[in-house]
Amino acid sequence: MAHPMTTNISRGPYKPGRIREQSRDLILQAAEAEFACHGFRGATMQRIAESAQVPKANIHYYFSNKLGLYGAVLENTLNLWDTVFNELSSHDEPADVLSRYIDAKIDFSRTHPTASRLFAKEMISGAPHLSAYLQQDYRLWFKQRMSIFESWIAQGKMDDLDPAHVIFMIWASTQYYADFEPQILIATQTQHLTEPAFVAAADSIKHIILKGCGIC
Amino acid sequence: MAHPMTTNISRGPYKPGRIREQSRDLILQAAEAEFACHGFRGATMQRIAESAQVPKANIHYYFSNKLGLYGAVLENTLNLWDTVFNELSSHDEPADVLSRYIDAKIDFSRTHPTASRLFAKEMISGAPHLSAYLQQDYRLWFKQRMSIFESWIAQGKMDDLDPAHVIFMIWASTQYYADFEPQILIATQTQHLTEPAFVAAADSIKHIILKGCGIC
DNA sequence: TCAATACTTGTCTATTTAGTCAACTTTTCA
DNA sequence: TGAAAAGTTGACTAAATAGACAAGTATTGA
Repeated sequence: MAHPMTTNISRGPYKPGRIREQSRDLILQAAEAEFACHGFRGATMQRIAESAQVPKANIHYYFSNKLGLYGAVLENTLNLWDTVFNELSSHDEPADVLSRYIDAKIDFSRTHPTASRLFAKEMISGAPHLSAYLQQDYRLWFKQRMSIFESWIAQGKMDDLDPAHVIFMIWASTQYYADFEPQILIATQTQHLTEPAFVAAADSIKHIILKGCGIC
Repeated sequence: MAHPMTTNISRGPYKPGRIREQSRDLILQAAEAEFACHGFRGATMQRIAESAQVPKANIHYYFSNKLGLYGAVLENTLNLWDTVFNELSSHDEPADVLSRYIDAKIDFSRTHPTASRLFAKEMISGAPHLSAYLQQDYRLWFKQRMSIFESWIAQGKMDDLDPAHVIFMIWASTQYYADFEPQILIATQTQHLTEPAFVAAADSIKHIILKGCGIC
């Protein structure tokens, strides 16, 4: 009732400010972890607020609602994904291209496990919030890689396999080390996955994929 | 207040009844789908009730609470898992054993996708409700398979690879076709995965795994 | 047939949840 | 320095949620 909005004497506007970005990032990070662990429905704004150590109302200052926050988290993660994988694609030998790609994917699983889990949860739920992205950038990317594989096959550089299944196999194998970490930890009787363990995983995957596809 | 529990003249007991099993199964099936799609926290008793077309109170007659229902669903799925995969294990040639195993896994992904997704969700969430199982049966199974691979390597029947990574790769590749169905559908521009598609996937995986491991 | 038991369900409650709001503090810049 | 804008937050509300309960109905076997 006593909000100082009566006088209109403009003394000077305001600059965008970088507090905004700081707080937003803090909330986004906490939200990513919560959504990755419990999914969209299972996550609660209260838990995200506690995890980010801000009052719940502050989240609503930066994000319209729960769906808006989730969308921002997904967008954030998609950008990260693009940044990491766009550099890969060349006219080099199949062995080099696939080796680098597998290394990059395993490294992504190691350095960004929650991002990987977030996508996995979305996919398992039927990808209700990713359809737009999947129909655009993703399909383009997929078609391009498919044609690369097909040219390799035509040149006799690899076995005559359906490229789609090869790509799925690489994705599945590399993401497994982020998404199914608990299963791996119990199977290997270790407390946490170390960097050498990821390197060993990448080496095994590269060995099997390259040899298995007849690339040598 | 007027519940007929006053007179104690026993005229005859009651037989277990098979209505129990019918209703329980109906609820368990609806619950499996709901938990697989939205996780433990994200699933609601109301939605499960609507999906099973029974009043919510009926669920509480058969299951103590939400956690009890979830536990029953997990137990149900674990039994199914055991039934399907326990037959596999022999002293045959590696190529036969692995081929049959990959076929069985892909077939499980095709015929029981929700079971696969339920486990995937649990794993991604950190497997908070599966620790007991994972520590017992699962670890035993894993150790046994590991030693089989090791004997093959010792006999020069396959390349010198860490068996753990080979097993992970088989699991990842085969479960992918159940867990990440939306991604596959969009990539391959199809409406739903047909049985021939699963067979083709199994063939590709068998080709790459067997050749990649030096089993021929 | 009938009483004991199994099963069903509408209604209620306490708690949790997403989201609002107005009062408040901090930051900016002229 | 001070006023305007940006940012913060405790208290509130309406809806959804898990679960309890009592009053029913259906099924069984003697």
